[in-house]
Amino acid sequence: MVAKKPIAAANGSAALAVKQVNLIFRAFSDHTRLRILNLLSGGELCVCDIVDVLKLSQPKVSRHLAYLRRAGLVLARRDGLWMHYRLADAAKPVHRNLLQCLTGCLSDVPLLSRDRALLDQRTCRKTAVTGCCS
Amino acid sequence: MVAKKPIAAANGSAALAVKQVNLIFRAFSDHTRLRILNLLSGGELCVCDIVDVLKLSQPKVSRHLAYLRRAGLVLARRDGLWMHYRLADAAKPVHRNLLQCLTGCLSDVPLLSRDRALLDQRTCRKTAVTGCCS
DNA sequence: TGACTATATACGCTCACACGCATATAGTGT
DNA sequence: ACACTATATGCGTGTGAGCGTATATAGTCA
Repeated sequence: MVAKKPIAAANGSAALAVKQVNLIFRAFSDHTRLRILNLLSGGELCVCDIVDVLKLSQPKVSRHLAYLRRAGLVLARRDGLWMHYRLADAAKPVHRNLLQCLTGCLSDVPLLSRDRALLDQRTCRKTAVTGCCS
Repeated sequence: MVAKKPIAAANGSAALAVKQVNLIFRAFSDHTRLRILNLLSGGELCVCDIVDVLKLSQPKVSRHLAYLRRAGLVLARRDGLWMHYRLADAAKPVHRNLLQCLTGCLSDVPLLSRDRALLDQRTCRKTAVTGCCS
């Protein structure tokens, strides 16, 4: 894995380095990460939700979430046993623009639409006070 | 290199596959390709222009242009010895959105601004009828 | 304490890709 | 034909990413 190597910490303001821009684009250029970001665009989710909806292995999802976190695109919050992830606020125009893609531009990607539909159908989401997954 | 492997031909309409979306993002997630796309956002250029402005080796530029061409992001036109490249029209919202990034979102990336300034300073561009580079 | 659940990470593998260098291809002009 | 220029590509190499599997970590509950 990419372990502790910083990836490039999304430092708030300051001039945007090309490397950081590349990093954001790379985050969007992976099949799995795009699906995860797409789900998170609907709001905060815990890891098990994502695993369930996308039907992917837990380590795989967890690793991609770690990637996104280190890239500064998502934020994590612990709640007992569960880790909740949500999209980070867009600090830079590029970032903001790409987040718009998630809700707008990518609506014509069948797989992503299906993922979101599956998520909406789930009964055991954050509405259940006790936890996330069944 | 990636040789003749199709990369995924940007087929005009039809539903957008995640792979194609990834492909577009990948094109934007490389240092060199981002700089090339940035230059091309100002209009058609020949390879030697790009090599000159970016101070990169000709094979390197050529290979990245081939990548972009096979990804459907740029179009090539031969003119005698010179090959002119230009941005392809955006067929899909995602594509259109990313092209907007080139002209808008990325204006605060110093390296890219500098590249464009260097390009504008060049005397021997398409204004010279005979060719491109000195 | 120990069993259990949710999540994160280490290991080993494979593969894509970016690179430098050299060379091939295509077109021009003599 | 030849030399010359502009561009494309083949080859070998190093690096980094994504994967499955196994295991470690963190928190809960009895």
